[in-house]
Amino acid sequence: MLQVPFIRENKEEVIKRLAKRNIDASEMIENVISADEERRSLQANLDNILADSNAISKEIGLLFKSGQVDKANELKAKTSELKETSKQLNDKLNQKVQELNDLLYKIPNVPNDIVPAGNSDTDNEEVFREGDIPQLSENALPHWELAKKYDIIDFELGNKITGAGFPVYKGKGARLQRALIAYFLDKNTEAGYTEYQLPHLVNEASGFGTGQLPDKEGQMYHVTEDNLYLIPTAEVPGTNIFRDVILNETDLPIGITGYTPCFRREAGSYGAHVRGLNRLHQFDKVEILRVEHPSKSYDALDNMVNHVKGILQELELPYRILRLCGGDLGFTSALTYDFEVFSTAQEKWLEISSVSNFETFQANRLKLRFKNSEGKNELAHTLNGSSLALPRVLAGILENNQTDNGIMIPKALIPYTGFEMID
RNA sequence: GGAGAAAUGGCAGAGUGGUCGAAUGCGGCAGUCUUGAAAACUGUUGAGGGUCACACCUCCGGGGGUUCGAAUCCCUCUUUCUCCGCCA
Repeated sequence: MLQVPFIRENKEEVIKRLAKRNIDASEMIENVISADEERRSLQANLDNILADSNAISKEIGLLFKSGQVDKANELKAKTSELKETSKQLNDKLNQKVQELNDLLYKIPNVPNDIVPAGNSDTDNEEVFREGDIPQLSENALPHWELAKKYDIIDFELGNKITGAGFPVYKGKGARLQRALIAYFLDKNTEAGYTEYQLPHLVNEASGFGTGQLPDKEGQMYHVTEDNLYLIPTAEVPGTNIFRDVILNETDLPIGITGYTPCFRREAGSYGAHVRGLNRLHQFDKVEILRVEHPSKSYDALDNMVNHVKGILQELELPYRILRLCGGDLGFTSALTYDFEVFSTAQEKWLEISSVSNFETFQANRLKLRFKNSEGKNELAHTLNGSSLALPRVLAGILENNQTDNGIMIPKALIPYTGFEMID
């Protein structure tokens, strides 16, 4: 959520930058500013009335103490009118605050200067590419065929137990999943991130804090009986660690990592996009997450990008990095880099990581602040990224490393899998 | 799931209707002293709104109510603790 004073003071700039998302925000921004003005004026009126009635109450107390009961009763009569007005004003104020918030919830984060303008993923800007795309033999298979051939992932069994998008991993497939999780967590903790195990269900306040609620409610599985949501990413429980927290400046930066399953309804997805491991309702992901001083957050973003690069280099996967254009940028993000691994048998790029700086957008909702050097409370910056999402990494390994004799496990993973080949 | 107790500032812990945003202790910060540190002493120290700055307003787990006036009384929800039951 953007801060109202920021909007007020940078009106033109905000509109200009939101235009990169193909949004004409001018009307919304005007509405925010005027709603806020009305809010402040209502608040001032109410405060004055409350001040009066506080003063009278105090006087009544004193009169009672000195035994002047008649005078006290006289004053009592005076307060009923004040009470009535203050009640009305209070209702109006609440309404106005709600109106203002509803407006603010609809405004996405302001893209960073270097975000390219654009409508869709075709306008994303490739900023880096590395790794050789292997020459596969003619009878190379896509990963879902490989999964069947080597009996390591059973999609039909998942259909039976739950439904589409809930695959069952077995044998070396299950072990490879576990190996990847352990490997990612080790790489992340080596880089200074503290490992966490987080809840897989979150309450409404948490969903709100990271921006999934109120708007993206349909993307999460909702346990209505207890009003809890299955997490779509570890970002939600992880970032909400810091909800309503005031840190010391010396606590920064903070880096945490955690493995969680992720649950996504993916309403509206269909066809080839959901083939095999490409898009699932339940998948595993290891996430990294940082809380940063505003002056350091973009260095931290670069640092996270380099960290993910290092992992992909070790896994020997061909990948590229995209700077997302305004149209493809997530609602809460100011700047996002997507990592895509090349799926050779499918001949397409698969997103395996998304690294973002949210600046104060989440912190504002979370009330995540730190006490700065002047002793003032200031919103911190939050960032997060996948390090990494498992299914598509697995797809990449299976497809790119297939040989006539089986699938080669990347060297870095062998200590974790305990085997060198799936055959 | 049943019975009972509780929820106050970073922490501990007073406060049961009026001047309480809240005693006191610890912790934090600043200063004095010291070569430096510790100790001691002095001061300071919650959050939000509002204002150029003050004033002023709101907040004692959440929500609602009683009252001229609520941290204090009532209702309700949530959470924690103790006992019982069940259980990985």
